[in-house]
Order: sequence, then structure tokens, then C-alpha cells
Amino acid sequence: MITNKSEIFPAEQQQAAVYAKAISHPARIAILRFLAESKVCITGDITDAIPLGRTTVLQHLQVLKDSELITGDIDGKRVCYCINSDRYDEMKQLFDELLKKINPINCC
Amino acid sequence: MITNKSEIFPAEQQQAAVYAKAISHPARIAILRFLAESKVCITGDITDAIPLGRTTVLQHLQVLKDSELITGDIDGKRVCYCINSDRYDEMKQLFDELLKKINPINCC
DNA sequence: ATTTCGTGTCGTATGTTTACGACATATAGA
DNA sequence: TCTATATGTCGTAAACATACGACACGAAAT
Repeated sequence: MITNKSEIFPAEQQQAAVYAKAISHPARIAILRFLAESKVCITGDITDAIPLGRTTVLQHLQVLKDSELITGDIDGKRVCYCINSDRYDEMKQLFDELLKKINPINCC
Repeated sequence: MITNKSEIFPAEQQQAAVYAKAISHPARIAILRFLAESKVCITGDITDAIPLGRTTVLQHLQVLKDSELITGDIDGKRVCYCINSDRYDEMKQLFDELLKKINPINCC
């Protein structure tokens, strides 16, 4: 059975949905905020800052990487996770446009 | 096994995540846009406008209702789905604050 | 050389989401 | 009354998400 038909919708809406999904868990919002505020962004530090198991945090990091909102580059022994500014700006713009387009009217 | 620990995060982040989840599928973005643009917002019309089965559309409507972004009031024979302006404004504000707080820095 | 530390991957349990057909109900019209 | 229409509910299959322990690997410290 087909369990995903997302591709039949306009690309713009698909991409907005991808970003929305990326930030649809409080842990991932917390990770983004931590990355934005910290200067040293390595996995260990992130795990310490988020009250979840290390594996779970890694998983959330992977979800964020899949959405391309963050990068995870190897820096010698450690891995440095950073917010991808370009994608982040794209997300902001997509949300801005989307929210502007939807103007609630009371129809009933 | 515990499979959800969302409640350990700040309420603000939880609520932002709830709204993000609500718009994390292109079908639901399409529904919101349709509701914003149409004057007659009944289930049948929505089903006609979204290229998915009627049951699936109803399910997406239920997700949006759970997030309180829309209401679904019975209007005689028909049910009128509308965007909940108050919640919609709250979502806009939460996203705005969140996106403002996260200022990407290149740490590597 | 051995241990420790930081990291990633694998497996697994449980719950949620997406998609839809089949059925039920209730109102309006023939 | 019977039929058509609009709607909601139930069940179910497949996939995805969340959470975490156990294991593997490589670099640095002892």
C-alpha cells in the first residue's frame, strides 16, 4: 500500500513541510537553540545540554541533518555540528511567505 | 519503554513543536491555504480540492483540529471547517520569536 | 600497549502517521 | 418511503518516529 503521497503537492509546500517536520519535536528546537548559542558545538556537549540519551540525541541530529538545517563535519577526533545558514534563511523565508499567504477568514 | 519525552522541554518549545507538526505535511498546508481562500469551507469541497482520499483528508483535518489551528463546527447537515485566527496568530508569533532567537553562527 | 574518551552504528521495543476501503448515520429530495 | 448525498467512524496495512542499550572503532593519554 502506498503510504506517502507528499510528492503530488507543489514543491514549495513540500519543502515548507520538510522544515516544519524538522522542528516538530521540542528536542530538535532545543538542539537548534543550543547550536545557535554555543561556540563549541560537538556531540558530547549537545548530549550534555539535552536531557535525553546520547543515541536519541544523535538520532535527532540525523533528522536535522536530513533536512539540511544543520551540517556535521568531522574536525579531527570530534564532529562539529553547525546550523546551515543558507537553509535556515530559506526556511525563514518559506515560513514567512506561507504564513503571509494564509489569512484566516471567519467563514461561519 | 517510554517513547515520548516531549514534556520535559519548556512549554514554549513544546507548543512551537505542536504547530510545526501540524504543518509538517504538504496536504495540511494545502488544506490551510484552501480554507484561507475559500468562503465555503465544508468537508466535501476540501476533499475535492485535495488529491487524496476522503478518509485521508478527514484524518488530516483531525490532526489540524487536534493542534487547534482549525475548528470544525456542525452547521446543520454540513460541517464547517475554519481556521482558528487566535491560534493561527499564536503560531505566527511563536515561530517569529523562535526564528529570531536562533541566529546561526559558523562555529567551524 | 593498554586504557579511556568521543563518536557512530545496529538492533529493538513501542507508539504514531499516512493512506484508504467498508460501514454507519442522518438529512434532503424524488 | 426510498434514494441520494454529506458526513463521520472503524479497521487495517505499511511506513516512520522516538527512545535507548549494546557494540565497534579510532585517536589521545597513560
